[in-house]
Amino acid sequence: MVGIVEVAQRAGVSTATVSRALNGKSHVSARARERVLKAAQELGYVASSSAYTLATGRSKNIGVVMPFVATWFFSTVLEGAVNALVNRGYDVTLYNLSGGSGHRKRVFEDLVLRKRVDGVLTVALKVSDEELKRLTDLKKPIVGIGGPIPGARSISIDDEGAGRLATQHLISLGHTKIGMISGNPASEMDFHQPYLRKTGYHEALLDANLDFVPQWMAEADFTVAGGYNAAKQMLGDPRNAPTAIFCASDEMGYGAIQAARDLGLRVPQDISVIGIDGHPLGMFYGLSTIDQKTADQGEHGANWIVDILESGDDKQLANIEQLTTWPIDLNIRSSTARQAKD
Amino acid sequence: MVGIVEVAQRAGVSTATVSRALNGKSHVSARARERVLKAAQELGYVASSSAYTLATGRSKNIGVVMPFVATWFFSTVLEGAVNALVNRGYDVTLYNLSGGSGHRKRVFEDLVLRKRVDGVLTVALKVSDEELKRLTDLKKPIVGIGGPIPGARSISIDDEGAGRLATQHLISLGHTKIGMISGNPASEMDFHQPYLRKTGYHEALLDANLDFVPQWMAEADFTVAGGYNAAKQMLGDPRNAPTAIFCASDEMGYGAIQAARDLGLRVPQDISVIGIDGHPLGMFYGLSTIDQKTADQGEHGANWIVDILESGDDKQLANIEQLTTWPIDLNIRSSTARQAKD
DNA sequence: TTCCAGAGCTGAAACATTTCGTAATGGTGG
DNA sequence: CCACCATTACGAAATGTTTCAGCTCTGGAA
Repeated sequence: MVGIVEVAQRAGVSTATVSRALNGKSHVSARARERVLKAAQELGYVASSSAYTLATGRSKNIGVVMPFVATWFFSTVLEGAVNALVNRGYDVTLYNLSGGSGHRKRVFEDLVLRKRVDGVLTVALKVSDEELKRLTDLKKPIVGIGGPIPGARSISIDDEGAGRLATQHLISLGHTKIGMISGNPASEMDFHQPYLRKTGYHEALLDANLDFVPQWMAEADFTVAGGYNAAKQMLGDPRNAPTAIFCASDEMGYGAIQAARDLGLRVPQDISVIGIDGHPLGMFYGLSTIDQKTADQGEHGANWIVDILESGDDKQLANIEQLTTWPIDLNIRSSTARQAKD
Repeated sequence: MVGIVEVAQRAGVSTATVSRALNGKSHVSARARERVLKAAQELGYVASSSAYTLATGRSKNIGVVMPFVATWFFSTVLEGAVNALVNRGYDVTLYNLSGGSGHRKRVFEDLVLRKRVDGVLTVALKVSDEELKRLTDLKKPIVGIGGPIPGARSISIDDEGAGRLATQHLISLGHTKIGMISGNPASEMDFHQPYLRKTGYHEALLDANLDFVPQWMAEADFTVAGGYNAAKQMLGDPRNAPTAIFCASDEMGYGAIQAARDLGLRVPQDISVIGIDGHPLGMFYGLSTIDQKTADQGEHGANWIVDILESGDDKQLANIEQLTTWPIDLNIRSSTARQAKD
């Protein structure tokens, strides 16, 4: 196995010089650097990451912790984060919490702590007090996406504002009978989104002097099927159906559109539907939505961590509570329109 | 920072004994073990993974390389693999290739090689000769899922058999005019699936003495929208439309169902649709499918690697070409039925 | 000419573990 | 009671880097 000493021998310098030359530090003559580079190239030398980590205390590795992986929101955030981190020379170690009970404890107690990561990115994670303590004890930068980590940096959209905006869009089209299919707090992916988006909906109704009708508020589990069932229930009663529905996720929006069609209602002539997410199928269904650009959030969170690590400013390393509100786009497609008649 | 020496001091033994006690090796008395465990517990000691790796040459870390992350197939395989690996005490480092051109080279040249991983799991990855050489040069176990890696172990469904089975299912229902929406080799996720599934379709037609009609064969990019467009084209001509369509992915199947509905055709009375995948929305759409249980494949591949690593048998470590054919389930739902009339 | 600053380079320490060779211990059979 | 063996424990080497402290050398200022 070819190590730094072989390179040093071949280049005729010491290992210290090899190290400095390869890491681009100064105090190396151009001639020596060139010979080192050549020798390393010829031998196919790549530094051992474990030795590097042991010597420097830095691993060039970021841990990403998320409750699920195989879901649109999580996989897109992950992809954004991974791409950003690779571009900056960092690896990603993925910790998924969906694999049973012991799993979660294991991740927090063993894995994250093994001095394996330089920083931690959490995604839509609600941490217990003990877990939070373990995380902050690491004394490493933490960034939470899609939900705040107490005492750490976070990135999140303004869920309340998003709920208000979606509802206002429907109001601006002349709708007065507006229902909502909210996220279900029981579905583990929650944070405060279900609550906050609902609050925004309420506020918008209030501002427009519209009454809140309990039958027009349903909860579902963020899935297409959940949205379908809730919408069918809500739209099924011909005497008392809303003319527009705001869904707290795009997938529930697809379900709602399908339910409307199955009930013989035309979208958007008879019923308007708007979602939140920016899911790629939205274009296919023509679903109006509030795009929260998840991949960008992942990318930004990842870059944020690396910026902190490479700032050279030790004060930066301390975790401070700081929330970045991620901008959202109102993306209007064909599922929302002025009412044909009322 | 608390290291092994602090634990040794507190327990009144040497670091060597601490190491053996904590790693469950023998040659430690019950009394000493107990004291070590207690001391480690009290100090909150967790071994440094980099020092462990440096000393042993093992990293307890598996690299997972995939061309995409934010796609159903990949994210489910990943989730299965990650869960299995955590259960066996392994970390997962994720290498995603979707982030631009330099990216891919970087991953193969730098990251995978840094002695950072004990094994590599590739998912639906077509590797160039040079990349293959880099991988095999690692002398570490490699398992490929969803497409064979030459000279290594692989897990894959029998794509040809799956294509045949899906088509035979339609034939058995009495259909004689059967179209196919095949995967598009240009979409990067390909392996030989597009080709193989198509071959199975041809074979089944041949066996049943049915003619192959070129207009009933379309290619799309595995997405819902792609399936929609292809199906609309295929079903749109009333003089010459098939009564059943086999789609090479469930998502294209959803598109096909939607296209049929938009054309005023009833599923399954007028048109039957079957897919391949086992996508969770299938239940919602009532899509008959061939379930390839992706999470199980990921789990199996992950366990396979760990089995090899922990077999203690050095011969096992050598990569050998070996293909495991993953079983598939024919999952019949409401989108396929005997034709109402012909 | 002398002195000094700084560049270039080196040897060795430090990082935190595992494991090898060896020593001590304790029990058992002759 | 001794020799012997198995078990237990220890000291030290080994793993492959980075980096600190220190050395030499060069060029320019005094």
